[in-house]
Amino acid sequence: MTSANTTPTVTESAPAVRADIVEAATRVFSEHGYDGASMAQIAAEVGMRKPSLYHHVRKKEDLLFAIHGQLIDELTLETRQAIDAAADPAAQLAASLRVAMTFVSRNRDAVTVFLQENRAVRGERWDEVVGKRDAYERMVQEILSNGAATGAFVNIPPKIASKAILAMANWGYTWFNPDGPMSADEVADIFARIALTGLSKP
Amino acid sequence: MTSANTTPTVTESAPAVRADIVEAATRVFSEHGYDGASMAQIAAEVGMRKPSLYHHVRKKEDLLFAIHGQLIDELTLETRQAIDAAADPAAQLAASLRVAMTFVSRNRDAVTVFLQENRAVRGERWDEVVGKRDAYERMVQEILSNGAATGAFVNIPPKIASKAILAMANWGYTWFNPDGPMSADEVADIFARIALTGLSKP
DNA sequence: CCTACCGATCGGTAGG
DNA sequence: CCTACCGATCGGTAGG
Repeated sequence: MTSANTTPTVTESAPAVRADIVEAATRVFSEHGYDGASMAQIAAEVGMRKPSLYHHVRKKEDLLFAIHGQLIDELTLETRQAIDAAADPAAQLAASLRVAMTFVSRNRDAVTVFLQENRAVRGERWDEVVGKRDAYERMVQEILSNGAATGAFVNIPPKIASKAILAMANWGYTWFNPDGPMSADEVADIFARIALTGLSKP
Repeated sequence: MTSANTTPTVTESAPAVRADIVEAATRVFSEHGYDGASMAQIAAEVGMRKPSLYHHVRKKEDLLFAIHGQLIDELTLETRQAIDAAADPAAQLAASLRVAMTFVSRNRDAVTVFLQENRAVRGERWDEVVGKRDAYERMVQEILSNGAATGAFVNIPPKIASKAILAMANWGYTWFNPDGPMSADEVADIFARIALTGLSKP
C-alpha cells in the first residue's frame, strides 16, 4: 500500500514468508500438538487465511518436516564446533551439554515439537532426518568411547551412557524456564559435574 | 442373543470391561497420540462400536485421566517401598532408578501416554494428578537433600539434581527395549553408577 | 450393545 | 501473463 518497491528483485519476500510460516507452525504445534493444530491457526499467526497457506506449503506434514530438519542441522553444527574446540573428552562432554541446554533454552517450542511430535516421522522422506538424529547421538557416543580409550573415563557402554547424557539435556524441554533463577549454562555445568564426578562425596 | 444369563448379579462384568477399555486406550493413545486416536479404534480393540463405548466412559478425556491416575499411583507406591527398604541415600537413589526403569519396561505404553500426552492435563480435575507427580519428584529430591545432610552427597541443588536423575529414567520410554540385550535393572544400575560416581576415572 | 445420525471442524482444493 | 490471496466448498471424520 506504500510506494512501490522499484528494486529489480524478482521473488521479493517469498523466502521470508516461508520462514515466518515455519516459525508460526513451530509455536502452534508446540502448544496444541501436531494433530491438535489446524492449518487455519497457523495461517492466522502469519496474517493470512488457510487457503493462502497452501500457496507456500503443499501439506501440513511439510511444516513438521521443516521444523525437524532445521533443528537437527543447527544442533549438530553447534555441537560439532563445541566438541572440536574442546581439549579433552571431559571438556567435550561439558561443552556438548552447554550447547544442548542453551539450545533447549533458546528454541523451546522447536525442541518440544522435535522431541514430542515424532509419530508422523515415518516413511522415505524422513530417513534423512532420522539419520541425522542418529549421527548426533553418535557424536556423544564417540566422546565417551574416546574418553574410555584415553583412560579419562571408566568403562561404561557408550550407547547406554550417551542415553543418560542426552536424557539430562533433552528432558529440559519439560521443565527449564529461561526466565527462571538459573541460566542454561549453569544448569548444564551442574549436569556435567554429575555426569563426570557424580553425586557421592569422594 | 444366546440363552439369558439367570444369575442375580446386577452389573455383571462391568468393572472388567472398564479395565479392558482403559488398557485398549493405553495402547491406542500410545501408538497414535491422544488427538490422533479415535474412540472407534479403542472400541474396536475391545470388540464393540464407538457408541457402545460411551456406556462405560463419559468422555475421551476420562480414559486419559484413568491412565495418568493409575500410573502415578502405582509408581509412587513402588518407589516409596523401595526407598523405605534401602539403607542409605546412595542405595535409595539406586533403588529408585531400578523401580523407575523396570516400571518403564513393564508399562511402556502407559508411560508413553503419561509423559507425552499431558497437553490435555489441565483444569480442576487434573490438580490431583499434578499434585501426585510433584509428590513423586519430591521423594527423589529428599533422597538428595538427605544425602547432602549426612555428608554422603556433594552439595548440589536437589531440585536440579533430581531433574537429572528423573531424566535418565523417564527418557527410557523413547529407547528402552525390554527384548534388547540389557535388562531394565542392568540399565538402572549403570545409571545409578553414573549418578553416584560419574564417568571420570578417580 | 446396535444403527442411524447430529453439529463442528478437519486438511486440502476448486474457480476466480 | 504473474503473484498473492479470497470466499466457498470438497470428501471424511471427530466427539457425542
